[in-house]
Amino acid sequence: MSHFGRSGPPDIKDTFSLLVLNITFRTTADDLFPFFDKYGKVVDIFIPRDRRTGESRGFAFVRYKYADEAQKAVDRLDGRIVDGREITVQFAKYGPNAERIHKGRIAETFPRSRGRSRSHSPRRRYRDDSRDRDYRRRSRSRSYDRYESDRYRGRERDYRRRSRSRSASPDYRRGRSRGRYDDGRRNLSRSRSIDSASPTRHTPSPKRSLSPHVTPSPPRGGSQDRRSREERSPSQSISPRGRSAGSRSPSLHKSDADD
DNA sequence: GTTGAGCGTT
Repeated sequence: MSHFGRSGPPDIKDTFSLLVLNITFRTTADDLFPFFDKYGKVVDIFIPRDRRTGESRGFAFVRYKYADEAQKAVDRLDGRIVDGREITVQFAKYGPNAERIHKGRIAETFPRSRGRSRSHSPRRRYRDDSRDRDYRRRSRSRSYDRYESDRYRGRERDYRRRSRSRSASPDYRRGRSRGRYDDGRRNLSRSRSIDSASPTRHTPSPKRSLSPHVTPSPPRGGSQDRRSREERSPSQSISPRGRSAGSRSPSLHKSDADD
């Protein structure tokens, strides 16, 4: 998959995972490798991808062999511009080897004293609901069932946080953060919006009254019946086509145009 | 061709 060069978890015996956030959607593990490899021995790099589309989710996991190197990478790569985007590097909290890190000395010996205090308010996830529903519908594979139940516990935790995130809206931060850019872009957008904001052009056609095919005629209609038959039975389309012999609709168009 | 808070695979 999107691994560094292996299938599945390589060796989680003495590795420390780092969570890299804010990376571009096109950034791959190979792109992050040189950045992290420069500060230590990178064991593996994993980038979670979407199950449906298969695209990057915007974050990656970098596994280091030693904690000091990992910390160094966090301190050096956190906030760096990668692929035109400022990435956020921090120690992975939740994960298969989170226990090791938690009971280890990483969390205590290497506190995130970066002072960055980035987005510390988790709002919500984008998957779960849609994916969960998708899997529920096709719950014919028991293999996936096991997978689902595995992360079900994780979902419970998120569900609680989501409830209290009701007060805050993700739009608030975005609007303030992109104040400058939003201003310029919004102006442009609005200009075009106003330009094309003329849905009042209904152009009422008086011909509607004399339109024969618009009037609710009974199922025994003449022209309507013919057209319907044409679409219903393409095999018989040879009939009207032969009569047409030209290229456009004969009687119908003529009657309307001639008036 | 799109999006932008967050936590992971065989």
